[in-house]
Amino acid sequence: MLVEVLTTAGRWNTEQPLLTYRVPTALEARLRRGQLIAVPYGDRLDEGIVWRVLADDEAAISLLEEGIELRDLSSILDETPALLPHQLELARWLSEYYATSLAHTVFNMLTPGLLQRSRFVLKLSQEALEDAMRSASSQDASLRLRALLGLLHTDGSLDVEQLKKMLGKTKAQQLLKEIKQSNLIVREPELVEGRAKIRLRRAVRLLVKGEELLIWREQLEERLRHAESEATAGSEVPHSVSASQATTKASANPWSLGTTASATLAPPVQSKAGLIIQRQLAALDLLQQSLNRGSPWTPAALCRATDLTERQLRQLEDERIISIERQELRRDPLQGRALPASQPLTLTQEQEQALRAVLDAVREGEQGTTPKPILLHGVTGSGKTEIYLQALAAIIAQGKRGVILVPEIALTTQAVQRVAGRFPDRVAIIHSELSVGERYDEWRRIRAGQVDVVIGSRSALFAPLPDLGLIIIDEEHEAAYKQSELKPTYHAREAALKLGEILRIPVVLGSATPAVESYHRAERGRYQLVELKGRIGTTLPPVEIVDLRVELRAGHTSIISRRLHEGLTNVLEQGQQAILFLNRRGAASCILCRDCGYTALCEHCDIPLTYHSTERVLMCHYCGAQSKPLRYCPACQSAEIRYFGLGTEKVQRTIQKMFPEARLLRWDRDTARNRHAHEALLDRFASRQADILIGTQMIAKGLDLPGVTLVGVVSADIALNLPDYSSPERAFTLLTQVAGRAGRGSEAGHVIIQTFNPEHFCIDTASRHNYDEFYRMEIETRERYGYPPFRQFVKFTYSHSNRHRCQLEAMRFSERLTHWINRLGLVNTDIVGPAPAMLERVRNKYRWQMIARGPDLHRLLRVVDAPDWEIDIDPISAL
DNA sequence: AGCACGCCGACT
DNA sequence: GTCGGCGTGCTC
Repeated sequence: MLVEVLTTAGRWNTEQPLLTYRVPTALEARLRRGQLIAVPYGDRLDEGIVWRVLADDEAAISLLEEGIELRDLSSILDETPALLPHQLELARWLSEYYATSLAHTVFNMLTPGLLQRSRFVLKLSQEALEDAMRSASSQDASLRLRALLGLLHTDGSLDVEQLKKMLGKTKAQQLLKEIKQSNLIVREPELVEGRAKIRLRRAVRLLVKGEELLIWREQLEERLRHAESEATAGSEVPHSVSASQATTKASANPWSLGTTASATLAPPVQSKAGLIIQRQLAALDLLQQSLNRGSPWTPAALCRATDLTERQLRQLEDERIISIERQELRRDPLQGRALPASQPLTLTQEQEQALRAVLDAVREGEQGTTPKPILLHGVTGSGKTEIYLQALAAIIAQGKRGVILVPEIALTTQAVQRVAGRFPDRVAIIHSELSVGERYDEWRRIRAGQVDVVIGSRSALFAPLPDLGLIIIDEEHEAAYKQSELKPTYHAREAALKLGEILRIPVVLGSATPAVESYHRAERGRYQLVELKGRIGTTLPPVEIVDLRVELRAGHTSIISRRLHEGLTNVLEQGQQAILFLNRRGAASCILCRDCGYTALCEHCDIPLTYHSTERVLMCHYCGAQSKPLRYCPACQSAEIRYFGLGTEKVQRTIQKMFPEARLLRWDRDTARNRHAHEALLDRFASRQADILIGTQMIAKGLDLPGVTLVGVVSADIALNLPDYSSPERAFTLLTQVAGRAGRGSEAGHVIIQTFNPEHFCIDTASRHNYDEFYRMEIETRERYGYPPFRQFVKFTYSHSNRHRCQLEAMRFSERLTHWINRLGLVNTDIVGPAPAMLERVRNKYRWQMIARGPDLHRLLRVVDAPDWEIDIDPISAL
């Protein structure tokens, strides 16, 4: 039997991704696809994943003809596959679509820290051992001693890294060369465990239960009485101090002796032996109670709680009533979190219909047809989550399991708690802010089938959940679903759709503001469109637009307009809450006329120009075209044209000055660095310890804060004027989502948007909560300019420490691309750029990029040979 | 990636 | 002369 393997070292070898090994007969029966195995690779041991098991030896023959002799795989590292068959199939697609090697793709689908590290150790050779054995029986005392020393060291092995550290690189290398020639020491390859480890701790376990335990108790109580009578008979005077200590300890303990009648009714103990027995009985009580209360007792904690010494506790172990053993400790990301049980709510008619559509699709899949993905377009607050939960409950009842993907930020909030509360103990959470250990424990629970629902960020899609029956992507328009830093640069939505196709299960895409691309697909019939038009319990808040040009003309230069000031005053007077939102994404500052709202756009791309203060030029970060900075507004000749940038700190200072008594909370990347900080901020605001929350787009997503009656958008202009084709979509989404935060409670809410561009169609449509109209206008622009979804984009980025070499390579590469495009005869396909990247210098490296655009670029990608270039397929931004 | 091998500059 | 830099090639 043969096996095709992807190896970690072979990750970089794109030409020969799969290596073939022979399977030793002893392992044949145990071998499965997706298992992690150890294989010999060159002179070392490497980790691999089983891609395919080949029954016939035809492949072996053809490899032999090429002069390649097959080697045996070394061992199976983990019996349970790390990836399920459908995930391997997904990996194949990901690798092809996102132009990433198969091995790279597969290994990046595994939970972090799982992979083992390959290294070398030095050990005594077999020859040296045999020699030592011979000498051990020698007459010569010193020889025997040497033999003994040698044997003592057989277990200890020295790893080569350590040797290098101890001796320095060159000395070590020299020594290793000598070792190679010596026949006493051998250099052996081995694998060491990755960072993801099972956490063990000592735990006390009750070995007897029920009846048997009662019998033991009686025996101990009998012994206690016996000890007491002995003590009285011998007139032993007990240490009164220790006796009283025991009683205080026992009564201070929440699960004190009081639970069993015998202990409560027992008279104060007189003898020392009796005292110990009484404490042992208390220990048994605590252990029994912990049986139904989750976390087990460690010996140390139990001793502390009962005043026993470990020696005295071990007496119970000797009697085989308890055992002290190393137990697996689960690291639970939700530990200590209040998870209020959430009951299914009664659905509205709209919700009922949506749920039915999902379940019909499930049934369709069961009958062998691939169900259409469902685009669930529901306004903010229309109850999408409840539909997800009930759909999940329905498939769980059929013995299946489901995944809900949420954008990164939502993981710190209420959504997770709601899901976890609905399916207690049957939910796993996966996202990047968990520790490697927490993630590993969740991953293993998932793999073992201990959960029904996985909720997490995009990578949760790769959790090996058996019997997957439904995939839900909440807020499907979110950019967080696109991976761009690491290969493969996949979009979780696309990956989920593929998985749905492979497994014939429905994929539900939910959003109040679907991605333009998604809505387009729904229109063309690729998705089934399901709409929820009504909010539950409340209505959508009215949106008021404040024209900042008018404010300026009236002499009000503050960043807080009179209307917003008025609104905030009201909120504070009424003891309600407000959110002030400011978009500050990127360092980009756009050029804006403060009189007429004119923004400078690139004449080739219709994308806002960015001002570069160092070179004093306006530049298009899309095509690279440069122009002179403007001194007067081309539209109204005003000199009030300047670049525009604004921060949350500035807003905070201004508001504090306006309302000295108001309690402010700032929420952005500077004040909330990790998930605990996020939660703490949210808790503070939700519990009304602050009146006004000031933040960036982080606060726009999915928060359900009933106390908020006013949402102010300090400036919509930065969002509108990001120099990217997708900025209208992002602006619309953002404004709609932010507005959706208002008026979710009993008080009516309203929204104030400040802008220099009140006529902009994004602001206009968002203020009327009119997705449809926004979509019509945006899709037309996309079509006119050939932006996605009408053409595919691929971004190529090159980085180099030398700016000129970087630019030069970019130019040369763009010529090569153009050449390939022509040779392949690709129609309607071209290259935009090269241009410096949005952040031209990152970690002392210059970055240049270009965009290839065309109806389908995969033919191009197949011929592109650019190992030094980052290739991002369907980039989330053209910047 | 890791680790060989291999071919040129700055020091004991 | 040796030490040590990192360019190139290989791994079923």
